[in-house]
Amino acid sequence: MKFEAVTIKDIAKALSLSTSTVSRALRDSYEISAETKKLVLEYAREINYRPNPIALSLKEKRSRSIGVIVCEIANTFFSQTINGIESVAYDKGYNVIISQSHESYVREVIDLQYLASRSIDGLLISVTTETKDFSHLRELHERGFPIVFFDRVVDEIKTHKVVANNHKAAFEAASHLIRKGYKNIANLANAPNLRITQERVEGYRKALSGNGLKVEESLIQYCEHGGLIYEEVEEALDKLYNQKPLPDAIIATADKLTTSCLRYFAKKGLKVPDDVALIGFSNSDLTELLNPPLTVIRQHAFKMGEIATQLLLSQIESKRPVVDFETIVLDTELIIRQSSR
Amino acid sequence: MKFEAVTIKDIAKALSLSTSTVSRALRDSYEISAETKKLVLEYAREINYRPNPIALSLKEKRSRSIGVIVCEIANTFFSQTINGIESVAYDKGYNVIISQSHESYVREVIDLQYLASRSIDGLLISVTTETKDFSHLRELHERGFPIVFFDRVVDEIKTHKVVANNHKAAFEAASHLIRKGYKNIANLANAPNLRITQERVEGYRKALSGNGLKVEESLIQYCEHGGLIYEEVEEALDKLYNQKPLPDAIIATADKLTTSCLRYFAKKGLKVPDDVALIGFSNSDLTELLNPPLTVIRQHAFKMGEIATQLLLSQIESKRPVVDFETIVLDTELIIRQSSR
DNA sequence: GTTTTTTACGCAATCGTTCCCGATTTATAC
DNA sequence: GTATAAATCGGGAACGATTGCGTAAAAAAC
Repeated sequence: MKFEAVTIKDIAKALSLSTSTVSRALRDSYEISAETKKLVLEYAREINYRPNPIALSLKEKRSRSIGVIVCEIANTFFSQTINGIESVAYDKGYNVIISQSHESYVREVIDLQYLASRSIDGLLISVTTETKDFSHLRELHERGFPIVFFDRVVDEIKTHKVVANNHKAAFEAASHLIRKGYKNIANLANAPNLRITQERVEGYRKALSGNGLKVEESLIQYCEHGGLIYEEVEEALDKLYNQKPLPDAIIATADKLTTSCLRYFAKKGLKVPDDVALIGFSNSDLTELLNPPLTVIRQHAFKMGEIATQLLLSQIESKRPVVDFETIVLDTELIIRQSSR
Repeated sequence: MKFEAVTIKDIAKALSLSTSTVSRALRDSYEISAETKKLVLEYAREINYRPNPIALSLKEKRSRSIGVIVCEIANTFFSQTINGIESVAYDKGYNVIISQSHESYVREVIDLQYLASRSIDGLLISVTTETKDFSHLRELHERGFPIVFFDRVVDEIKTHKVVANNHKAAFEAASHLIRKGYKNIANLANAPNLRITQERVEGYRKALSGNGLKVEESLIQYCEHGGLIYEEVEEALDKLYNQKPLPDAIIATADKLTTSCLRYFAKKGLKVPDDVALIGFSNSDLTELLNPPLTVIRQHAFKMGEIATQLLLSQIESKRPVVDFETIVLDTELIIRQSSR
């Protein structure tokens, strides 16, 4: 069932004018007389005329829409980021097309092809944990296609990037635990290939060694799939509990890892913070209602989305090719609650 | 900065063929010789040709994209629904454009205009709590534009709808509380104008009266904004606690209301389930980690999204106008945990 | 009264693709 | 050998909107 829209031709025919005259009248051109304008405008409103954006896109070679690829919109961090993206895009008259990669490299590539073929004007992306080959992105980027990375960025592609100050975030979290007297602080980390993981682990290391604590490598456990599969987290935590020294505190460096940790503790009957303290990266507003209320590292996700979108749109609308790329670093927030006392 | 794509003309010029021949070769037409086809196909792959979907849309008068309007994608129920929508749309080669109304009627109307002007082929929508005037939707619908409602449906517009069995869900939740011995079961309800609210309240009423309990009207409190504003929920709960009989159990009939309830209890020092039992509609997977683990009514959100999208796409792709509309009702799931014992 | 300028509009090309007609060549039929 | 039928390709209109250019009529200038 087709939905027939009103076109400029219908107006032209009805008013016995040419399409060019109607077009110019609608755009308030100086070459059209006041009365003709009035006539056209009134009739256009009457029959509820809307310009066909597809025809415009074809002519202008731009669709006024941008693509976003994230792992999961159900992840609060990403849904907040998307809110930020949307708010800026909306203001500037851009459309946002969201795709989920579900932490799958294959899906990311397909999504990208799909979005590119839908003629988006630019792309915002946070890559998957599986993404180690960046040729799909590099190829587009080299052809001059505007891409802005946020959160999980790709080092080797030179373009705008927006990231959290992951090093500082992990450093502060670990320092906080150290001040509270914890000695054997474990790190439940995301996929090791991710830049954000490396930074977070580095910040953790710095805090420990800076406070005279030895960094036990066995206290750092990575999760290749970023906690998307619970079994993976369980395995990592099992390893932590099958080595010495046993952890008296854990820093979980991703949303999913944090909640999976709690699930594991519940299953094993471990009490937080008595048996083990917990600090997690999380943007969920339910963390304060958890048992116990969770100490979290909260990212300014909305702002990250806003800034990334501003950078992307400025690049899209730039007359000359952009060569001067920025990397914006946003501070995080450590919210101290019961789980780390 | 523009991104120049390869067109069919480039191929035609390079191979000294006409655009029509290239077009036909690419579409594997029988009137093109095998060798020409091979030539074109190989060259097209070589220069990485992708058909311009905008040009196609213009010709075919369809964009192969559908619009979705929900209140908040950060709401787990909606993000799960969107996952379902996406999976079906993706399979059929459709694009999904998501807009958030943020529970604002004005925003909903703007979103709708925006989406319609972006020439989407159809719309999936769950209306806001503020939406009492449906003319923006009715107008489109009457012009033959395919719309499918899900979750928060509009009665007076005859089209496909997908809803939860709200009556049964609330009935089961209330019955469960009654079996557990609770006598003064309150209902913290969503906006009273919503159909889903009415059904949920009705199910609650039926369970009470069916079990010989009197329905106290003061034990039913509505939240006009669906819990988006915490203060509103606080006010409603204050009212519940400033009347007699005091509630010994509460049924919260929306995701946001459920969590706001817990926040209120924490603030007031009320213990669940000792001071008051709680059952809430919620699709968050964090509810079992809450303090205490929450008894919830879980909707099959993913499935709801899938079905709604199937209905929409079947209508879009139907040759004749669809007149026979379906309303699909999905059962919910009562997951019993500590908060209601 | 003639020339120039201004006003107000139409024609046609353009964006990338499809598809209806022709047109030309080659193969088959008689 | 001629007529007919395939086979293979090109020309050009169309989708909806914009825009440079051309032009008629009216107004202004001389």
